[in-house]
Amino acid sequence: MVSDSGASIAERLRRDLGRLTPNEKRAAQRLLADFPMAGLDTAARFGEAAGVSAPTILRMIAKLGFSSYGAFQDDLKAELAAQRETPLTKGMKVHPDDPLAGFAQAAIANLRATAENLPRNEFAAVATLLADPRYRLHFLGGRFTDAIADYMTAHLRVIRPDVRRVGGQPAAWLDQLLDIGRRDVVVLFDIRRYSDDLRDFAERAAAQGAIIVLVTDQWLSPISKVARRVLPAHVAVPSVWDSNAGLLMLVEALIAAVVERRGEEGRRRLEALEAIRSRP
Amino acid sequence: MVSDSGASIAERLRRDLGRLTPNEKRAAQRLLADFPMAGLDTAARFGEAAGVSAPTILRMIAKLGFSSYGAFQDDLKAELAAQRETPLTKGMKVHPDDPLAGFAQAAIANLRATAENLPRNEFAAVATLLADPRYRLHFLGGRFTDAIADYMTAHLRVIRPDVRRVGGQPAAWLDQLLDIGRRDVVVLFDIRRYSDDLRDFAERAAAQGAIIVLVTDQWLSPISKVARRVLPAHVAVPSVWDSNAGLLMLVEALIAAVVERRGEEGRRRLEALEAIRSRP
DNA sequence: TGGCTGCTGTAACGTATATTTCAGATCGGC
DNA sequence: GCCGATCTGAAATATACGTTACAGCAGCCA
Repeated sequence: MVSDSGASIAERLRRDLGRLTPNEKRAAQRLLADFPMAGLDTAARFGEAAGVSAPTILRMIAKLGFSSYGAFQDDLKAELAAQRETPLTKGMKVHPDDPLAGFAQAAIANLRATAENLPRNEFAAVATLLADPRYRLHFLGGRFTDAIADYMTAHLRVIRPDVRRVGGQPAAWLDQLLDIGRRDVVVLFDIRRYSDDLRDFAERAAAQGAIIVLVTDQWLSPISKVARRVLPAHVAVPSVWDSNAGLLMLVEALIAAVVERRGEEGRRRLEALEAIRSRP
Repeated sequence: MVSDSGASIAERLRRDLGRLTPNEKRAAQRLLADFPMAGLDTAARFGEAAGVSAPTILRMIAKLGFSSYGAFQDDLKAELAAQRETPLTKGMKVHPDDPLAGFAQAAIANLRATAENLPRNEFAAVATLLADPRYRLHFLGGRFTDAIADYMTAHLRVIRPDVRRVGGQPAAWLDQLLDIGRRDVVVLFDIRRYSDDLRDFAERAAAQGAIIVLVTDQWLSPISKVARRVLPAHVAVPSVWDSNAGLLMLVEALIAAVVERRGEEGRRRLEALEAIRSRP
């Protein structure tokens, strides 16, 4: 039986994390990270996976209150068996003094709402558009969402050519407008406290014949008026600002869909890049 | 890897029950009865629980097609881990022609796993650290996670002073090391396909006395060796790359926690900034 | 009843593992 | 900048384990 009062091993790990030495902590984190597989291995393999030695594992286990590594594994197995019997439907408990759990729950609700409400054909159309090598792509975001634009640019550059980042000061954006026309797709990120600069840029680009793709929040940025495609994500969380986790998920799902559409050509490009990167 | 074609161990047990000798059958039934606890024990204890000897257990395992008892246990553990990882896969609908729904489901599982496994005091300690105006903060990420670093920098700059971005080429990072010492906190983002440049930077910064905060994936970047604080997020999704939605959620939750800790001072700072921005 | 076949546990073996010891390395404090 | 305390892994040790060989035993047929 457990030598501690009913606390699960994972809970004990988190609670006693402070008492542990640096390498012991590393081992504990490793165990928490892929719970409980690591703990079922031998101490040596567990240590190797965590990047520490077997004795460090044993010291960590001892500090948690187990009399031996075997006793620890017995408890771990018992806990697993107990969990298996109960239906897994139990949701996450929300503790009033656990801000992380609350935040996570809100973010999860956002992700779910985003995925449920997003028009499938719109999503598919955008993916097809971004996978089409005949178009040049341009990415730009707002005050905080510009980081998301960065993220998407970095990924798409890997799987296709003609991916460009609109950067610098808003005044400098207009310079890049010169080359934008019918063969260009402009992907814009604009969420609440919508940016006037972005709107201006979008309107000018649209006037020149570019295809505007807008990624925005559920209340829709005014840019949606000039956008050919609109992808709304849910962003509300209990915080001063909104959460862009749903937005990021949407972007990542898009990237995956583009990879899918690029097919063999995309894979070859990936492999070529790997070859370049692996050369010293 | 399983030596049989995808069949679960329990399925194999039931299928081959006929081929087994009486005592072997008893052992197999015992294993099915309290699956998988019995199989995780030693062969001797397993045998004792089933009322047979250890060699009988081994013969039974061999007849199931496993090369050794150890191989059997490894498969058992892998099966367990796989079931644990996605507790909802069996209950939820699989979306064959809706990639977005599948992606969202995986991302949600990541967010939940991230929130559940993250040590609370580690989270709190990092939030307190980032809210402490006596420290200077430096942010840096890897190939794709640098965008997350950008995102966090942009937010924290609003709510506190002395927030810096480590930018440019890896060689240029080292210049910024000159000013880094005991009063500096270096926040690094490093996920799979870990960056050697980042690791080098982290080691040097740590050697100079800086506090390293690492945000990484569940397999822990090697930087965790020199990091004072480690925050692991789950990142696996059905895509060529990992998903950083959990990572972003973690960052956003951190930001919210820092805002909380900054309290009145932070609010005043926010209002001052609003005043500046609203002036035309 | 005798001999054959297949099943099963005991006992011995070698290996792998947990555990302990100890010396080098590292960090923090005066 | 030196010294003490603490942490950590390599090596040694003891223990436990999986594995194998072998003999007893039961069931079965002639």
